Order: sequence, then C-alpha cells, then structure tokens
Amino acid sequence: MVSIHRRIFEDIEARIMSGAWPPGHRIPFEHELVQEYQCSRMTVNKALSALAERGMIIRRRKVGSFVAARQIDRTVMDIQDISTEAELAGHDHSYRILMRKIETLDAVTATQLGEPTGAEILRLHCLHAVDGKPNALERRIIMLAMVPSARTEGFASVPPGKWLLDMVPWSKARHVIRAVSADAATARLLETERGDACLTLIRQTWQNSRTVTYVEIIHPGDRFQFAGDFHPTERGVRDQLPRRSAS
Amino acid sequence: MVSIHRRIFEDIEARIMSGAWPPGHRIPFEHELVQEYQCSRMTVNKALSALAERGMIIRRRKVGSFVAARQIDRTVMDIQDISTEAELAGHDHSYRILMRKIETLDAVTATQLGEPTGAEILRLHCLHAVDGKPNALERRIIMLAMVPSARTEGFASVPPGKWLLDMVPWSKARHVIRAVSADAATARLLETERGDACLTLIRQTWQNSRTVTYVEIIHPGDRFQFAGDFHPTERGVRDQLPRRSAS
DNA sequence: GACCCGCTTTTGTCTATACAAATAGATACA
DNA sequence: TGTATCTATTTGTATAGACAAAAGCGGGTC
Repeated sequence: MVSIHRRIFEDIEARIMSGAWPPGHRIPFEHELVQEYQCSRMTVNKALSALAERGMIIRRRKVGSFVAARQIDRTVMDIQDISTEAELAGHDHSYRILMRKIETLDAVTATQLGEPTGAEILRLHCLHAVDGKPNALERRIIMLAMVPSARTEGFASVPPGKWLLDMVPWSKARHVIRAVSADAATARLLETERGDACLTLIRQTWQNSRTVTYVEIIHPGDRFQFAGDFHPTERGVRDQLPRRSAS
Repeated sequence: MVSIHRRIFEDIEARIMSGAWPPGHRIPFEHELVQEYQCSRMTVNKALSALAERGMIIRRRKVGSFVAARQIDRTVMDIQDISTEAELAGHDHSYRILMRKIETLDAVTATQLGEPTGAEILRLHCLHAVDGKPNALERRIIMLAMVPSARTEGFASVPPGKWLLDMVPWSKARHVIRAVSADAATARLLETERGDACLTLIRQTWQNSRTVTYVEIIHPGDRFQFAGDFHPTERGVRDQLPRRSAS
C-alpha cells in the first residue's frame, strides 16, 4: 500500500523518465490532479513539491509546472574511504605509516590550501594495500589548529581518513581527479613502473571555510578506477525557464 | 521573509553542520518544535521530512529523529559536454571527425556493452581542440536501432555528444574514470608523448535498459582534470539505525 | 506606443484536526 | 523464563479551508 502523494509522484516521474512528457511539457495543474486522483490539494502539492525539489520539474506561480530540461552533466561518484571500500568488496585491507611529522606550512603549500603561511600541520604519508598488493599512496596534511587531537594520535590501528571522518565535523569537501605519471619513488612504493599512468584523487575538506585536511591519494592506473551513475531522478536543481512548446 | 518550515529546516541543518548536534543526536520531537516555534505540527513535519529526504536525519516512529551518520563518500562531479565546458570557460572549441563508419557489433564489444552481437552501430572518432590545442579524443558507438536518425547525420556543425543529448531521451547514464597511458596513435593525435598519463572518461547511456551510446573520451593528463564538490546537505539517503548515544 | 492598475490564476504556506502505522516498553500469562 | 498482548508515544498521511505571493493579462490613461 503506497500513499497517494507517493503514487502521484511516481506516476509523473514515470511519464517523464519514459519520455512521454518531454522537457518543457506542462504538468497538469494542481486542481486538475485533485480531480484525477480525488484527493485534497495538499496531497497533490506534496507530490509536486517533491518532484520540484529533485529538479525533475520547475514550478512557477500563475504559470504552472513543467518538466525540467535534462542534465547529463552531473554525476554522483562514489569516492569512499579506501579501507571501507575494500571491506565492502570483501577484500583485505592493510596500511602502514611511512612518515609522520609535525611542521609548519611553507609559502607555496599555504597558498595552494588558502591557509596562512607558518600554520602548524601534521604531515602524513601512508601506503595502503588491498589483498597484499599496494593500491594507494596517501599524502596528507592535517591542520593542527582544527584537529588538536591529531598531535598525539599515532594512527596505528585506524587509518587517518577514517579517523578524521569520525573525529572532526566538516562542512564542505572538494574533490579533484587527475591522471599523472608515476615518479620513481611513487612507482617503487606502488610496485609499478616509473612513468606509468596513475589516478590521483585530491580531497580538501573544510569546516566553516577553514581547511581541516588536504590529501592526495595516488592509485596505480592499472588497478583502479572511479565509477558513478546518473539517474534523472537525481538531477540537480538549476534555474531554467519552462519552454513554451508541447502542451 | 522566509517561511517557518524553511527556518526550522535551516536551524536544524546549521546545528548539524556545525557539529553542535553530532551523528546520533536526537532531534527534538515534533511536539517540542511545535512549542518552540509556535506553529502547527504539519509545518514542523514538513521541515523534518525534508531533512530526512536529504538524508541529514533518520526518522523512526515511536523512537524519534536522529542526526544521520556523516557520509563523505559521494560527490557530485561536473562532467560536461566538451564544447559546453569550453564555452562556459570562455575558450574557443573546435572539432573534426576522424572516422565515421556504419558496422555491426563484434562479439567482444557486444558483451562489453551488454547488447546483442551483430547489432548495427555507427562508429565515430572525433578530435576536439580547445584554443587550437588538442584536448580530447572521442571514440563513440551509437546504436542505430535506438537512434535511426544518426544514420544520415554528418555531425558537421554539431558535435555528436551535444546532438545526441538533444535528440534522444535517455534514462540512465554510467560514468567511469580511468588513468591510462597513451598509445602511439593517441599520443600523436593529442600532441603528447607515447606513454604519457591520460585521463579517460567512459560514458554509457541507456534508455529503458537498452544502450543508446557508448563513448570513451581520452584527455591528455597534463591538460585536464575532473572536479566535484560535496556539501553535507546533499548527502545521499542510506539505511542506517540511529545510535543510542548523546541525547 | 508606454505605463500603471487591478483582476485572475496558480502555486506557496499555514492551521487544526483526524486517524493510521510502527514500535518500545509494560503487563499478563503459560 | 519466554511469549503473547496491550498501551502509549511518535511519526506518516490526509483533509478542508484560508490567505499570501507571484505573475500573466487586459483595460484605461497619457
């Protein structure tokens, strides 16, 4: 037994997804749907508001509701913690700390991070392995002002990524994915050849516009990829005017 | 002037984002918020339902509402059409068709795509340049059964990616990002060195579980990257039980 | 024509009320 | 002890009615 607003939502969603109602098509007015489904306007309103919130339709007073334009240009990527990912896939994960050093931010890195030069940081290098084979090299900077407890944490039993996630509240994250060639040191650690293509994920995490941590995770290109699905139901909200076509 | 349900939503969101209400923390009951905001329960319910829909909180009857566990593992990536992307950034975009051939699916590719061997396809190779410099090599397969009008389209003025987007309804897309080393032919076309790291985007688009198009877009690694932001407000919905801690 | 005013339509918000569904916890019972 | 049942609490859904806000449209005036 599904609720009425859910049924209205799904009926309309199905018509949009199938292409029966193309972008720009006018959705029936609330009072029309009230007639069709024999329910109150609040119920219809709830269904249409939910569709609008998901970006499937655009609503405008006095004008009506319209199927939103398609967007293929946004996709939701699963970018997980390495240990979590390995566990989910049923693989064995291990890691070891290669370097752990407290220092101050040099000018170049400071600019790159948008933080003041001289700020105290913890620099961590860490090698991850999945099923015994090197899978990722993690190079991390933790802002000690934001995470004072990192000063005494040895990360012996919990990897730094996971530890930080549980420890520190954050409000924004930015990811960048790059392809780079392995330099000699990286190749040696990842047990691959110098010059081989590597997939690098860079993640910077903020809390209230102050950096919490910055990390580069370098994966061997022959053992790693990122994947993401896009369903039109997840389309992002974007300002767009309804087309005046097909009604 | 913001609406009441919006204000409740934002107040709670702010407390979650700041870390004042950590994961597992119990949100006040609806009747408590009714008291606090001096409004009806429907209004409170709307705010809390919206928070639940966004995955910020978990609600359970007779138990209450709780701050959901943090998820950093999903990010929204902008993966745009090459020409659109260049235009947005104020650059000049051009392309030329390297190959355009109608053939039938061989067994290997058919399996890879999950389509029947022997299906008629249009195979397209296309080189994109931004500000005169090669920026991407596009290798595309279009299923002619799904897009019959592609048979006669020359793609002289509209690049295939854009043309398809406007032409064909689709219901699902899958993206994969990989790092690969350039082979000799690719390197020559992209004006880079053989063996250089390249960032490859693979996109397969379906309509009702039938493939519409499959494309590999190979970017030179020194001229390209993907970026995506994650805001906790956009966190995905996932089944999780409330923790019994902090109340 | 350009501009302003008021009418009408459509969506947005809110209330007070009602009952249903889920379920934790208490109670009765074998 | 374990199990079935009852009860109280909380969220989920729905209703009818009301007014507000946005905006297209037409009419009137200059």
